[in-house]
Amino acid sequence: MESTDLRKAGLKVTHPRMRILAILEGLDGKHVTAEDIYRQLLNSDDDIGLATVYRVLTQFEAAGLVLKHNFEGGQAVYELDRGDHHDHMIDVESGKVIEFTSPEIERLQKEVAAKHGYQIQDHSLVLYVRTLKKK
Amino acid sequence: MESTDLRKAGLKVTHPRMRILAILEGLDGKHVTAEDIYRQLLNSDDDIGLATVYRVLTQFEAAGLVLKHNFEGGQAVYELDRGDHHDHMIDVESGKVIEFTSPEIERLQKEVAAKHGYQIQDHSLVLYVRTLKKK
DNA sequence: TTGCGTGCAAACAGTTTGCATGTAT
DNA sequence: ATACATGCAAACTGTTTGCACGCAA
Repeated sequence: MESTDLRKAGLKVTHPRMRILAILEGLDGKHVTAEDIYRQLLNSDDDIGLATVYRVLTQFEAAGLVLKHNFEGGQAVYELDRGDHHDHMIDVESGKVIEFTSPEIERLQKEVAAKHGYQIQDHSLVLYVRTLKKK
Repeated sequence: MESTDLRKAGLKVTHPRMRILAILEGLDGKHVTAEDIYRQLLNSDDDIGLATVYRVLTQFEAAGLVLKHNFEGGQAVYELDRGDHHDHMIDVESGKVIEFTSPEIERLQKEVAAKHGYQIQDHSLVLYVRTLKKK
């Protein structure tokens, strides 16, 4: 049950937080902006302010419930953190976001960092792609 | 000579553009924000507006003279494009930016994209790292 | 001389914050 | 009862734009 997730995160179980969490769970894998969520809430007649959406998303991120990405272009996007790490590929023509994983790339990243005397704390890999056509 | 680069880019050779290009060339590899450049100009008594700095950087980017990166946190950073492609590692403790290249990672990226029916147009790889300490 | 470039201030977008009120525990 | 949450509007940050003037070609 969702309210458990909230309590575990040390957050009071409030209407806005439940609704926002529900919306995030209903996305299965898609990414949304704060405003996307805000609009969805308006549509379902929930009277929740945009500021609250931002505050809740920030708390969820801090609690490890959601991931925030800063792809190109102003708006940040959010997705539920299902624990399965993945990177992103963005179709520059359609804006579609494809998730992928590559253990080999991960391994090489660690290797490169180590070569410079560092350990990786986090990383961001985004491929901007277009559909493959032979000319 | 720098004015040649500007002309080649189809840009009139003006004082602001020359000064900004000179500053970028003087960085050797460091990254700067628009405001960094603006402040440097003020220090050298150049009366160039921040808006102009942004406009010039945008033009330089379009002309392929500079690269713009959106690392975490509001500000975009710029660097001269020396043609040598590289990725970035950011020391989260010091803020230091380290450049690196990994042909293997590049190859794997292409491979992953192809597997999904795409070709890469651009990509962004940033490792957020901390210095390696055994505990 | 003429069209591109510039400075300035105002506009803008996304996000954050202060404050008075509301509510989960 | 009390500390934490919320809605609203105002503030803020980084960046862009409109406009009258200025300058490279």
